[in-house]
Amino acid sequence: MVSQVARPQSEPSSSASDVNPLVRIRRTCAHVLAMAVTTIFPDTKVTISTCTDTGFYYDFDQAAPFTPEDLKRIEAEMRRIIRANLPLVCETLERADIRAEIEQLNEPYKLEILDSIPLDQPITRYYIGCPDPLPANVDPSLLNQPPATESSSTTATPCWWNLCAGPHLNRTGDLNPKAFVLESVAGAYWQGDESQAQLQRIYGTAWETPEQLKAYQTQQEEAKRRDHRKLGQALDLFSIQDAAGGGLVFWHPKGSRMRLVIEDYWRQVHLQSGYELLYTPHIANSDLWQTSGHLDFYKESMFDQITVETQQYQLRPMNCPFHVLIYQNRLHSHRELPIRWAELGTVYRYERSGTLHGLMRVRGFTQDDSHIFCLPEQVTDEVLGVLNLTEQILSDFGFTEYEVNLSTRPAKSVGSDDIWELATSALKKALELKGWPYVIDEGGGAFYGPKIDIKIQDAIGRMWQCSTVQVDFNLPERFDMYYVAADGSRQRPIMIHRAIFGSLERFFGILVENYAGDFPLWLAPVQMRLLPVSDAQREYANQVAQTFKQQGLRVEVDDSGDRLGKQIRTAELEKIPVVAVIGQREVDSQTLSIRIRQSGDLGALTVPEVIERLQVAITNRQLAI
RNA sequence: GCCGAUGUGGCUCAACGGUAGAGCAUCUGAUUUGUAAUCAGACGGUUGCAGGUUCGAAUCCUGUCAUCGGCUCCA
Repeated sequence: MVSQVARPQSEPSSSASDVNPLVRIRRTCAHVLAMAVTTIFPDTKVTISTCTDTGFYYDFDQAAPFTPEDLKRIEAEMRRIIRANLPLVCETLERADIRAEIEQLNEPYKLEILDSIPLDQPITRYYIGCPDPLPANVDPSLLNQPPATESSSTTATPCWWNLCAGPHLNRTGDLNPKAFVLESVAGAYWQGDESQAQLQRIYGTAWETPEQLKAYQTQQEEAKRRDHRKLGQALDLFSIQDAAGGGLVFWHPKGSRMRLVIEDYWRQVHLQSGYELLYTPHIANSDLWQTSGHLDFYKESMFDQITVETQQYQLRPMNCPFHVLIYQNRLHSHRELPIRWAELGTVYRYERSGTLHGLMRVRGFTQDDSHIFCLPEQVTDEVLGVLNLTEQILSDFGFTEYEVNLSTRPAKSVGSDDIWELATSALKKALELKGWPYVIDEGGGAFYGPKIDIKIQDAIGRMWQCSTVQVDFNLPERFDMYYVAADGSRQRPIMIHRAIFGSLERFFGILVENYAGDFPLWLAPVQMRLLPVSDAQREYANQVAQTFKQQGLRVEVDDSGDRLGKQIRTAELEKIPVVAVIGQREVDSQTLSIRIRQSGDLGALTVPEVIERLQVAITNRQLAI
């Protein structure tokens, strides 16, 4: 597709994102939005827009908030602008000229935008509609475009502009008026900085075709259907209670049963993988947090201290110092290293009220935390071991697609150049040995060391940050940790932090959304429910349930007295993977009529046959039975 | 914390200045049932909390707590 719009000569040849027609569509749609807003609300100051994966947003400075009704009006005006089929005209400008023009217009945001454009970049502005007079460097052939439709010819020639690198569509009519929609209004800070003015951000989504828009909306509904907060309520898994406070999670019996399965699995795998398990307190003397540095660099995330007699105590926001204390409790030889200690450690962090979000962002949560103390030459192997364990655990939960980031030394950091180089290259080497592609986040590491972050992809393609491996040069120094080397000297160990689930709460939330509440048999809180057709079969059903329970299976009997149809409906709504109907026929033949939620009727099976099938599905962590 | 929206029985929602209702769930009774809702009755709410305006407040105002959509931050 060749653009007929005048373009600055120095504009870089189209990058991948510019070739994407969706980017042009969204950028143009955002400009049409801004034009519509300034038409309806002339006092509004337009700031800056950004394309997202699904659409765009534009930030406006306006005193009165936009209402949902305003959005409808703005949308209607946008459709009018699209119908008018106005050209998008690009003009290349001299910095001084546009500066003077903006100053005269009293547009402080535009001025800041102008000043933020690097000096070696061209300044371009895009008009919607034809400016009069036409700028000298604009191709006059644009004016030969078909005239605007009659609906727009009644008003004076509409014209709007903003600074923009482009590129755009040629004409507003190239937008499909049925393939975009304004979604919501939200507060956003100018320059993304809390200390700056708060603007109103209008979000929209825009696509090439109405079908694409529909597909996107279907995906949104699917995400809504899977929302762990709704499913957590509907399936009676957990709650967050007003009476207790925000961000504090109550695990109900069914959620607890699942968590127990997850924790048991986690402990077993760790013990098999050369880890020792720890339990440590949830609170400790503030001096410890002074030594660790948390009171200096992490204070804003910590709850206030608690006075205990004459001392100050601190609820823990992290587990690390406790593991260090155990290390410090006696002398360690180089022969003991690596030491791998893991704990399901509950921590408490002060999160601002507006940031809390279901299980994904809470104030009290349990990390599957581990600290590895090792020799410098062991770092690669240890990190590789962590990556292998991470893959094993995540894939057992059904997550096999990852996105890996390696974050390197930030501007402010502790530790020598040598040690940063050693650790960073050890992380790289481990990733290469693992064969995982990764993206380097330059300067994105913690101040105390480089790190690897792993995101997992869920069933509908969303990415979630869970696992992290971090090298730490800070705590060993602060706590003056050492081991006795082969020559009898005292040497500093390397400390590696890692978590695989990240937090049990968040991971559980991700599991709920990934499976949409249809958990694989090994995780399901109730694996099978026995449904007696009438009261006469209840006692038999109880006996059968007992047999299953003795095999460690989570089986229960529906004792509601409801009719079979209702019992099945109830079990389906509770997403119980297997139900077994027990009527007189089954009692007489000593069988169960099995109905699988995912795949339908299985017919009559004997109790040992059912146990066998369930056990196989559980052992293999199969989704289907 | 900031911007906006929202808080009504266990759940999903009605009532929007004039006596707080429905369905589901729960309980009781009848029915003894064969693969997604048997029938009937009953119980259940100082409308998140605290103030205020009004003859009268779920409804209007103020504060507060929480939730939702974002910002910022993050496991």
